[in-house]
Amino acid sequence: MNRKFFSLPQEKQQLILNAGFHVFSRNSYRKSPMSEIADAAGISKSLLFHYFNNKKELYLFLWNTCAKITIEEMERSGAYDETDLFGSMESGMDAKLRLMRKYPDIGTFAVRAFYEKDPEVSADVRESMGQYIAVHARRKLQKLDPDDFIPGIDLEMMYREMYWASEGCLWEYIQRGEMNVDAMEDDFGKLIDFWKSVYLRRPQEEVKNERKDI
Amino acid sequence: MNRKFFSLPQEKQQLILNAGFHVFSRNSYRKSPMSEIADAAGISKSLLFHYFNNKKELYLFLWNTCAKITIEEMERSGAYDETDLFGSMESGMDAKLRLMRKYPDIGTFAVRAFYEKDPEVSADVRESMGQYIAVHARRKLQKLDPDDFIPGIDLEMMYREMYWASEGCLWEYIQRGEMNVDAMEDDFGKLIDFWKSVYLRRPQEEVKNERKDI
DNA sequence: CCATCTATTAACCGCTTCGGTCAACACCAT
DNA sequence: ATGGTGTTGACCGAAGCGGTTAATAGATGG
Repeated sequence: MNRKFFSLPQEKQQLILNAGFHVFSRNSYRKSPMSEIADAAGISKSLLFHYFNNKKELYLFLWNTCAKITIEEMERSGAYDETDLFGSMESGMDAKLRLMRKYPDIGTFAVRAFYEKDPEVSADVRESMGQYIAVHARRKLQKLDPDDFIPGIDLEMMYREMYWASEGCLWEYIQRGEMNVDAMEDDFGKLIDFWKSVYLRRPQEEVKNERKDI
Repeated sequence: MNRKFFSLPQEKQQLILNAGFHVFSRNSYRKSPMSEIADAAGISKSLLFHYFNNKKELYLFLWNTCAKITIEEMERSGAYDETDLFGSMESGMDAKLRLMRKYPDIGTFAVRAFYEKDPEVSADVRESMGQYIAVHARRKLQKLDPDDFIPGIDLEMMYREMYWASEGCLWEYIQRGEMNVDAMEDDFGKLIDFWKSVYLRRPQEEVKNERKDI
């Protein structure tokens, strides 16, 4: 298997992981050549096959590693512990950005692997996805207190809207190719501030508008 | 060149265009085989080469067609003529969705072609992009009247936020693979309604909160 | 200085796939 | 029959694929 891979210095491991994430995130499984991954990692194809017996093994290893470190990072950030919506959103973003700084293509890779249809790997991906989903699902829709927000707002729609906007912002960076995490962090920060300024009930309204709109 | 292609019945032309958009939107130029496109169009590879002399010619033809029909549709929808923000947004969406119903993968194709790096085509893409951009740039940031919106809102941020959210919503559909335009239309409609309900100044505030927050 | 071990690679293998060609077939109107 | 038109399967040389292997270079240790 890949015992030899683990005895590599951490930095070299990360280089290979990122090369894999990069290539597999831009092409389908079948159209992601091992040679291209080796090149991206700056090693020979033979050496890559020395670490991983075959393409499938590398792919599934990347998938499991992706799940593992994402979960770790998420839990470490305490994104699930926060009680306030924007607070948990901020620490969630923080975790995602920290992850992305280390593994720039991990997000795109995860999405692509999720939807991969090639029968050589899709079954295994689907199977080992169980736990990954299980943890992510803990991002339960938070119990939101309607009184915190401007009166009459559709909270579920607000939630979807915010999700889509961050996804769209991310997507823009991905398409551009250059993964400038600092600029992303700045944009996300502005987004959250904007949401706060718009969706949160403004103080002077607290008493005035009470119940008037229901 | 492709004189024979144009004498095809419209419906058959569209089938081939969509096959091209589909394959080229999911793989890079080099990794999009002509055979796959022919299969997707339900014709033989030989026939595809009968219509287009080579792969590059087909690709650039798709790119130019994509630009042409997008511009046409946008102008026909009158998205640029509207004066009201949400109105122009709605008709713009309408055009986009109408286009997407006819050519489901045209949007993804356009983005991918825009960022394509293969030297065999990138130069030509970049070159013929001039006019495409020129027209799209006419989507000038509309003169918005701050009095129409809730007081104190950051209008530019609002605009970016809305753009990202629609992009993110679209992205979700794309990733899922099935391009359900009806469901998309429904989602976009809800989004716009939500924005109206949240960003537009609410009637009872018009007098009450005047200038209090600046 | 030699023997041994480990990390690393170039060269190679058999097979598939690629872009593109070509000769032939089917169909239709002369 | 004749000739034009639309369409295809079979084919070509070249390139790319996943994977193997034999050999190289360098560190270690006696």
